[in-house]
Amino acid sequence: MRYPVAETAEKHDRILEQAARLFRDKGFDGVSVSEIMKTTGLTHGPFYNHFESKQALMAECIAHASSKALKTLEASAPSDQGWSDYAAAYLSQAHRDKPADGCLIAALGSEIARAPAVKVTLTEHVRRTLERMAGHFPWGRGEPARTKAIHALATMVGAMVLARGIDDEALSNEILAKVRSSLT
Amino acid sequence: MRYPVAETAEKHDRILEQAARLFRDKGFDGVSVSEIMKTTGLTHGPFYNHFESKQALMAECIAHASSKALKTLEASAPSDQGWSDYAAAYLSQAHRDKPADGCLIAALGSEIARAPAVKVTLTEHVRRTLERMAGHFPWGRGEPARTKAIHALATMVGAMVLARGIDDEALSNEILAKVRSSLT
DNA sequence: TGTACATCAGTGAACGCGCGTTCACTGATGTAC
DNA sequence: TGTACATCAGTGAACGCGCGTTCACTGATGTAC
Repeated sequence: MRYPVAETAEKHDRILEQAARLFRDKGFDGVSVSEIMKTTGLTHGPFYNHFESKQALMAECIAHASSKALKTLEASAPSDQGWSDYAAAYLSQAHRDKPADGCLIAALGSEIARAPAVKVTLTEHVRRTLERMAGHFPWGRGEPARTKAIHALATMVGAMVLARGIDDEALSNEILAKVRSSLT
Repeated sequence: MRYPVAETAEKHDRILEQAARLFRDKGFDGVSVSEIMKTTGLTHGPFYNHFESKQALMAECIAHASSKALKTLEASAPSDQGWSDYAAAYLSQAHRDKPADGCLIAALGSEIARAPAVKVTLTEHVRRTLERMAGHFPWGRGEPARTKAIHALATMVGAMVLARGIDDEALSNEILAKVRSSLT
């Protein structure tokens, strides 16, 4: 049957939102199209009214989550304290234990490298993140801000990947804590 | 038919070796049991003579590749130059473009976090890598060696994940180069 | 304003496919005598 | 040393399953008159 036009765009967004959460939680291959549609309260059929393929959804998801992540970055104070808070939140146990709401790169990094359609979108995300980081926070003396921002982003992503890949709470916490202290 | 006893252990190792390469190249979900067995010249049936399940192979693979990686680390000179060489090789374009022979954590990081059986093995790998790094290289003054080793490992892993997830050769190279210069 | 009808996002059964895993069977090797 | 037979890593067909994707059909909404 026909449905109110206004709802269509809203449903599209709801699919994107849920998919972005599920993908970060279980990986691209760990979530089926049916599962995504079920969380939005629909059957799997109309998925293809909204997206060309699962790959296309993956790419659009990254773009969607990317703009949310950049807003969070910009919302933090452009000060030494703002940077400390931002890095501390990223390197928190809360972030480690809740990938669904967290960093795209840490949650999907090694899988994105194998999905060509998604790489394009992630590239833009990384480019924008680095520009914002370098321009937003005060990086002090020494190397240029961009170099420091690249180093900091790499360290945060790597620390989160390590902390999540480890079965030992103490070692995982130690990694987060020591990287936090090195960075801030 | 019955086969020479001596060949059995050798075949087991060949499966491990090939699987470790394929997994790093295509991810755990990207490689089938059949494909692994085919590269060792066998059909998929006898896989279950060697391993209890695909998950069990994944875990044993990590252990196998881990001990090879630790040997490489120990083979580098325990000096400032040795550390520079080690980090430079890790952060090279060659490593980025050949995941099959490279770092386990960078290649499989975000997938390992979702495979409980594999997490146990990776935890041991990370623990040993950190001990070897902290003890093997001279870390100079300031923070204790272990903190510096953790920071360095996180940065290297994160830089490789970023460099591999990016579609733009120039940006990818920039990340590798700037992190290399920050670390060495 | 009221009626007739085209639209199109939804439903849910069905498709082919490749996956991990199982199993009856094979036959050269290793062992017992 | 020669013979008889148990062993067991291999083969390859088959299993059930869930996946991504397709499609004939539905029926309230929006539109034309």
